[in-house]
Amino acid sequence: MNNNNNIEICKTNIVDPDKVNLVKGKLPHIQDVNYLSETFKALGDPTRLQIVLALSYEELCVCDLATVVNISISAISHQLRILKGMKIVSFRKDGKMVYYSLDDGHIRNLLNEAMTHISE
Amino acid sequence: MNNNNNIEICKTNIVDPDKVNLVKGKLPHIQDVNYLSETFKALGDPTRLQIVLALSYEELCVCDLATVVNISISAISHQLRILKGMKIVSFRKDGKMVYYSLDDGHIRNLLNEAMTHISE
DNA sequence: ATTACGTTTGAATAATTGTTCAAACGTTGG
DNA sequence: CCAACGTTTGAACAATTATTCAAACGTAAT
Repeated sequence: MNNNNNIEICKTNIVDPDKVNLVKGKLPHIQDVNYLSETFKALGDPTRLQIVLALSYEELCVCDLATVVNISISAISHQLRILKGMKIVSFRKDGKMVYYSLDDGHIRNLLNEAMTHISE
Repeated sequence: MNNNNNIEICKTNIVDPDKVNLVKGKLPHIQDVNYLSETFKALGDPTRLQIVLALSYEELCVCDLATVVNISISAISHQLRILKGMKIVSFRKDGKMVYYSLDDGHIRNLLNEAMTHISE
């Protein structure tokens, strides 16, 4: 961290203070930035992204998910814990089975937006 | 990696093969998933997200960016390299100065979608 | 109760990551 | 040429990460 002012950082006044202050004022609060970046990070892993994409189509049990994503049950379960913690997925229990599904409509929108990003 | 089939993975046939095949068929190709998750990952760090958000408002030089994000010039430059590599930001040189800006309209859409996610 | 099975968990490991520091690069002006 | 300055780079470090393995948990059936 570094809370020097412009002059100290850049040692000159080439920095445009007006621009800087304008942009600084427009930036979301740091806790919002952190939350947002955590959401992106949750989707920023191929395994988790596949899980979330899969669940955007169908509710699936852990074992089915492992098959779809082609990774071990344990690995899936670990990643599901992260997604659960982020409230991106939710689950329901039915006997021994645990069925996961997409929890958050916003995530679905994000995914859609991202998919159009791909198809170009 | 794990290329066993359903039965071997789950040791039972509780897995619903129809569901699994349906979902597997709907999933994007793995290289698209990887590209997409890399994009999310690029935004999945507070420093980089602040950079990208800042640049979504204004073109900024490295030094201004460092001031806005409140982090060292070197750290900013390292992160800019990643964002450059992902073609998320672009730059123009003007003498000693290097001005960065948002390269990709899709990213702007993603950010907007994400911001609505926050404001609820 | 015992067994079987789907799932979760914790420890361990290798791999990746973000930041700092010092040094370099490229451009500008004397 | 030389010094100044904005920027980039590489090595080093601590911190975080995804996966594996073995063990446990919870439920259902015998």
